[in-house]
Amino acid sequence: MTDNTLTIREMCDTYDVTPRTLRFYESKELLFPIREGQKRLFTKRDRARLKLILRGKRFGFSLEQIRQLLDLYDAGDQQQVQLERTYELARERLADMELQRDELNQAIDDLTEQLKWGERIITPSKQNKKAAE
Amino acid sequence: MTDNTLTIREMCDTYDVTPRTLRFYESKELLFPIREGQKRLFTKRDRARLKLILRGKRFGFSLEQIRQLLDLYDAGDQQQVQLERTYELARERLADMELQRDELNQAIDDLTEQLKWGERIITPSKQNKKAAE
DNA sequence: CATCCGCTTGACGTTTACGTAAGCTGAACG
DNA sequence: CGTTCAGCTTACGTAAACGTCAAGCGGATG
Repeated sequence: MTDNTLTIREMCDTYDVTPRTLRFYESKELLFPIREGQKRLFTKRDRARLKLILRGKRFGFSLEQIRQLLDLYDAGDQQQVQLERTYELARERLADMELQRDELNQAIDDLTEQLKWGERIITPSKQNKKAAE
Repeated sequence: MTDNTLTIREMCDTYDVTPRTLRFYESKELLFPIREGQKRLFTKRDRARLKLILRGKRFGFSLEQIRQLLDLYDAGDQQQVQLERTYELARERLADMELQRDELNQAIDDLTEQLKWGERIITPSKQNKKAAE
């Protein structure tokens, strides 16, 4: 029981995912729970990987990209070249995200302006402004 | 011919989208090209809307969300009630966007940290860090 | 023993945003 | 006139990331 592995349900509760999701990730070779008979037991490694998966998703990586990153990460003592490649990818992604954030801020400002504009139309009781075009 | 409308192909070339995409957007009521016989003619309004659509997509909005925003942008001579409803939607969208921006910022910070971390592993020429755990 | 519980493996369903192919039409070209 | 070209409609296909059954299994419980 205290052997440091978690059942699928415990995983779900801990990380707020569904069983289906965990099985799906296993089928995609993102996780490798061991089997005790039929049942899956998720090790510490699986938990670490799941955390990375979930974070990766927040970053906007696809599961396939995440798998590749995990593989590289896993091969910790591999070629520097590959590691560098990994960080290169990550930096590209980061640049993307920053760009996206800036555009998003712009859009937020735009929309905020629109809303101010709209309130001037709405609040005066029943003013019609048909002549617009 | 210089009547200020574009054919579907001209639209595609100008905005780098496929005909399928434009027809799709029309079917989703994002664009309203006029018909000359069978053919679609895209007006200035359609072009403005398309620009907004493409921008919205870069922000990560769904087409449905974009449609709602577009409705807001040109809700001209509508009823107050509907207008208020529209602005309500817009404010919800805005809240969504701000949330999204915050999450994005969080992710950016996280990833930035990760990258710092990674550089310490990469840059020292061939240092193995197997003893980490 | 019957039943329930948690878990398992298929396998089909869902959504979004189009791609792609089939078959038709009207205008234009040689 | 035949063909090409651009465009049209209809409709099935696709990828990602799971959701949602259906059916079955081993263990615990009353």
